[in-house]
Amino acid sequence: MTNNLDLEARLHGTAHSEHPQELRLWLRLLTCTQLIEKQIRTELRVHFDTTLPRFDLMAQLERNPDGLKMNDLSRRMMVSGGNITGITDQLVNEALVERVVVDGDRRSYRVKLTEKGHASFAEMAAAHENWIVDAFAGLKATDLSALHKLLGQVKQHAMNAKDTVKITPKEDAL
Amino acid sequence: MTNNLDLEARLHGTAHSEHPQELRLWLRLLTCTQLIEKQIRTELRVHFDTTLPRFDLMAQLERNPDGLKMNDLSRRMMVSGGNITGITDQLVNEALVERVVVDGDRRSYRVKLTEKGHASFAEMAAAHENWIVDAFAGLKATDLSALHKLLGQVKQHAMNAKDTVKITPKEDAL
DNA sequence: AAAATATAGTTTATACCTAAAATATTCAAC
DNA sequence: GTTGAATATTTTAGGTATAAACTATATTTT
Repeated sequence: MTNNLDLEARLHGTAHSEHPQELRLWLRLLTCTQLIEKQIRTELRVHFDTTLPRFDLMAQLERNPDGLKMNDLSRRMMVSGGNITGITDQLVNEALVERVVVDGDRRSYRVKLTEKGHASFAEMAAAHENWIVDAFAGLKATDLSALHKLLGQVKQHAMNAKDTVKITPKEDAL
Repeated sequence: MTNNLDLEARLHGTAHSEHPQELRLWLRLLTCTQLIEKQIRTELRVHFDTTLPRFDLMAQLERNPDGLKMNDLSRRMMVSGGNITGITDQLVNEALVERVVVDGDRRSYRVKLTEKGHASFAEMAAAHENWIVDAFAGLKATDLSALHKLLGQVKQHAMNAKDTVKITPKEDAL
């Protein structure tokens, strides 16, 4: 059943060629994320008949009881606005969230959890937390915080790069 | 331009409630991966008019000059077989890869890079390596290897869990 | 206040991805 | 050697994601 193949096999070139440490690290990072993410998606589907983006959207709303505008959701979830429209439509149809008009601006509104959505999310969040704890059960507490700190550096660098890349000429990136 | 919102805002409940370290770590891991992945997708689109899955498939073939069966590609790329069919079809249409019959089994064949595909990939791989090196430029060499090692533990645990979860009754996961 | 511009959200076209069903071939057992 | 199970791939139906075009409302400029 087990196969030991994964994305780290993506290292290109011959077996002997040199690949920078960064590339090997990146593939491992990607593998870890995908393994855990697949697991969570499966659990959400099996136990709650829902999906990760739907869970994520509800999680954002749980955290912001006054609701969030579509744009806020898009930025926080790091996905496109069109995508948020589709997910919100689904959740509205199931009465888990609602669109609330905000006076003073007829273009926008706030998306909020309904009572039903709030209750539904509470159930899922508890299970979700357990799945995540399980996913990292292979690490000691000190390793968890070391990893958290190192990823903080990666994140900081990536967030900075994100905002400067737009003005980089094509050639420079190569 | 910069906004400091990201998936870590997904931590649910009130600002004061307790969230396990694992949950905070997971959201940070996901944020890092998504930031870098988005960056790479954009670069691939802008500079080479291609996508990450197409690049990944070609990378697997580059590493295996004799070609790979659809099933191999599916396992290594950790995506479904149907997905591989679609990506392969595209690349075949563009003459970047070819399906080669393997005698002895008329069900399957080997997918191989064409000359054109090989040349195309070489260009992309060089640029890709640079983008990845840039993505981790925020870390010292010692941090890179520490991170690599810690993620190795995460990966190991996740790979083990992956193979045992199928026989876990629903209730146990909750 | 009219024109130009910016902002909020949706729609469209297209690619990605999955699970499950379908097709075709091979292998194993009798 | 035919039945039955296993393997390899494709097809199907539907959710997820993007970029770009579009609609509608708000703001700024003149």
